[in-house]
Amino acid sequence: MQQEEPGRSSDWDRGVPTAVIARLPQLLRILDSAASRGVDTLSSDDLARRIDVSSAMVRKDLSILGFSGTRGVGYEVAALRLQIADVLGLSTDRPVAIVGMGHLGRALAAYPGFPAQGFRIAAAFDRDPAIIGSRVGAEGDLVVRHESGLERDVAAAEIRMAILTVPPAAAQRVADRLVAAGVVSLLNFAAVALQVPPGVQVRRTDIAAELQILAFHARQSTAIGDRATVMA
Amino acid sequence: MQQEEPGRSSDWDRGVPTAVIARLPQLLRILDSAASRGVDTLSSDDLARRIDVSSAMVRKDLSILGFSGTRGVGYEVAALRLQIADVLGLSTDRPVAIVGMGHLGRALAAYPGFPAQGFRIAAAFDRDPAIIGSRVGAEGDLVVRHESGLERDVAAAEIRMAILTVPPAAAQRVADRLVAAGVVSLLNFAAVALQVPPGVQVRRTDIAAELQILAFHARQSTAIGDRATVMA
DNA sequence: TAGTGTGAAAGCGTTCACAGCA
DNA sequence: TGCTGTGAACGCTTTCACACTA
Repeated sequence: MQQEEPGRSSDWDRGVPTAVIARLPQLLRILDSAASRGVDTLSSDDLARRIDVSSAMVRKDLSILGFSGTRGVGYEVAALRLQIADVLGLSTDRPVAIVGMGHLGRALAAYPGFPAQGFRIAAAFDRDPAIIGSRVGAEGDLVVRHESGLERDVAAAEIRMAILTVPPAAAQRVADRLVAAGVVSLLNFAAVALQVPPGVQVRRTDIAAELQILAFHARQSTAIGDRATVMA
Repeated sequence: MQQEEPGRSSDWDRGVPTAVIARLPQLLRILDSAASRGVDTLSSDDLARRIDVSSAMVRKDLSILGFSGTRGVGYEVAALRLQIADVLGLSTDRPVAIVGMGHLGRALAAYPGFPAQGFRIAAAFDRDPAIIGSRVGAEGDLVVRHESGLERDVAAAEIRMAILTVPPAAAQRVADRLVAAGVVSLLNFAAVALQVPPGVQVRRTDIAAELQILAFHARQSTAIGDRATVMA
């Protein structure tokens, strides 16, 4: 399965390990910060220390993507930044829909960092008549629309990414409709595993689950009685 | 490294792989839902289908924890539910602090699902005088306190878990203070890697990074032109 | 000299496949 | 018969170690 597409010029298509992709946003952030401080080269070790991985891994990641540094010096901040942004598809403005304008949905709509990262909240939906028409977003310039027009609005704006902040019971139904409307990437905050057709990617962020995982650890720590666990 | 503690009666101490722990909250949720529907046994396959993993993995996870089912039948919902809740330390009420009462912090404070899962938002902090004293939380019964009293309040309430929803620049400083006050588990929403002493666990939820990872995929999909990628 | 680039080795987590039991 | 429990195989990720070079 998963044959290499042979004719793709300088392209990493789908052959890039997910683990590598998942580290790129962090590298990008460090490069942004370095660039704004006027730093123009960083070694793999500099990068590694700040995202808490090994320097070998940073070098391997970058080499997998075909990005190379200078021996004895490091990587060029400006060049690398553009290359990574390009891999992540952040060069163009990406319209994103948010469905479910509860507390969390409104908080995300108001997140001021999205525009700088190439994302634009292009549509916000809910099913509660009391909310429809209200203004949300960092600038208050986004009007909540009724869910019934979801397909039309999403397709019209050519939206391919969506954030789901609806109750768990509604999540699958909404996901189906978003996919039908052309969405291929879903960020799901509802605590259910979504079924989607091949070619559609879902990432879940389950805040309650994260707390529970941490609770396991907190339980261990207190059981042992706070003695510092010696581990690298 | 990491020697087995021999004398611990029926105890899984720290020998449980993180990956296993991370799946338990999902299993727990399914068991809760099954229990409320009156279902009293579920097979590993039933469980697996709903959290989108293989049945072998479910069986292995449960067997690692020492939980066993009945051959030919499955697992007892009620018993398994209690066992998992116990492993995760959800039997007792866990006080949690939230630092940073911006949009996201307030949204989390208002999340109504926490009490049912054994978590209680016991304190909310911010540094902005305009917010101090305002009421937040699902019931509006939580008063935002000034960050300056963080150490005292956290220690007094014996809080060991905290949620960080502060700006990235403030995250490390706040984390240091929380740890000093006795917090051992941190859920970090700021887009920086925190440095913490051994014995303290951090889990990061980086919403912008998730979107960027999805953007990579959206970029691939559109580049290929929406033809359904045939993959299992 | 300082730091990249990369095979080879190690480590984990997941899946396979099937023996064993209600 | 149906489903659990689990060693063995597999594949992905990470680390090690070192040749190489600006």
